[in-house]
Amino acid sequence: MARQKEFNQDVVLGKAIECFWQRGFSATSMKHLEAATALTPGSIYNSFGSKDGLFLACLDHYNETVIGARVKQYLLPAEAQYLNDPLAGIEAFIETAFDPGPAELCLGCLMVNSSVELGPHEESVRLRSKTAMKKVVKGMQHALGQAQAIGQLGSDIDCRQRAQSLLLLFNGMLVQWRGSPDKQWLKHAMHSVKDLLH
Amino acid sequence: MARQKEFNQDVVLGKAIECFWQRGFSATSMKHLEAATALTPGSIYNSFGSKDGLFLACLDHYNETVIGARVKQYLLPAEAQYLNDPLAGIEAFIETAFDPGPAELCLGCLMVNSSVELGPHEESVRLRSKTAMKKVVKGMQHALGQAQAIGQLGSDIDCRQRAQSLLLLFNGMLVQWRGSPDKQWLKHAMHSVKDLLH
DNA sequence: TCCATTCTAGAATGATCACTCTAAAACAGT
DNA sequence: ACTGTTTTAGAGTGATCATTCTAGAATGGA
Repeated sequence: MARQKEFNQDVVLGKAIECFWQRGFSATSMKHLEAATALTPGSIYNSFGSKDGLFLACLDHYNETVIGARVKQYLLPAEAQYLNDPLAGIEAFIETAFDPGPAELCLGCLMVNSSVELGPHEESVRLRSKTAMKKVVKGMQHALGQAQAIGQLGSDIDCRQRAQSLLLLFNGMLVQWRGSPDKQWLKHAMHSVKDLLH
Repeated sequence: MARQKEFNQDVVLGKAIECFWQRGFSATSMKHLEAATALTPGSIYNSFGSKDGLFLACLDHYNETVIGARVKQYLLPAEAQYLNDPLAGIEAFIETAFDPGPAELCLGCLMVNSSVELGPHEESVRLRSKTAMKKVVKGMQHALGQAQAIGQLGSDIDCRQRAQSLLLLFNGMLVQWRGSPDKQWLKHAMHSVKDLLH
């Protein structure tokens, strides 16, 4: 019983995510967001309330569509090739995070970046970050468990502890990558990962 | 042959570092910096040229006084207790980075934070970050070598590779800490570190 | 076709941004 | 004390910030 929106919310969130991912929250202006989403201020504020509101919506969307999807694809595969090789799934989960996206920039992970930028001051960001990290650890823990079940990994290993180590290493890699991307360095880092996978 | 400055540059840099460390570069305004340093705009611009200039000076100062000092103290000890226990030195280097500072905030590492915030767009930051990381890796590599020399660490271990793994893990911890500080989690993380120390 | 409601366009808002300017104050050398 | 130079204080600059406002356009129900 009223006018309907002219834009698709998921598409808009995707575009906004690109913005925040590249420049971070503070350095991204409403002008940037208006240009990227092709929306006018009125529409943005009508839908998301504020820049903060849009940002949090982006984090939630990112958490579902990027992190959640990747965890499912690589760590909790239903039928894919990684069912018979869970360790390869973990490796792929990590390695593909460094594939160059559509842009050539080295972006790392939006959740990690936001957590570093705003964590100490924004409970809302901390909460979402914690949720995301927990999801990844659980996924890795599951994959490690599967690896143990098929004899790919020693049964003496504490999967939870090992999964947490992997997450820390992964986050370290994402940070380093954003600071100074280097293909050869990435290879060395993947060796560090492999060291944790047996 | 002219008026002399009324402030001590190192003290001012220390105060400015505190600012940037807490809020990051973009979210720190000149007003914040003026208040923290007790300097007027004229003095700041006269000495550092711009906000960017002051920031880079902060990174350099941080690199020397914080990172450099810690590397020397824990990883390249001349006479301290860590000479006879290099692995304990590495552990201490990492663990003390999470001690609560004067403020109660969880700040992580200014170099890592800045690298995440500005890395993709600022060559100058990337350069300084790379220098700092290299310094830490070298320090860890040296400590690992010492550990091998006194039989504390297996001689089959590649010290350079292991040092890089440690740095990645350490950076991951710093990031996680800024996102959601948790003493118990820190204990678990230190276990991950210890796993890499034998 | 009207009405109530919601959405869109885009100008306008005050606040804050990094930065500059002006004049006075503090030095060093003569 | 005089002079030339640099530093300070602090008001002032235009630009940009996030946000709001206003008017009109699009919708669904009566």
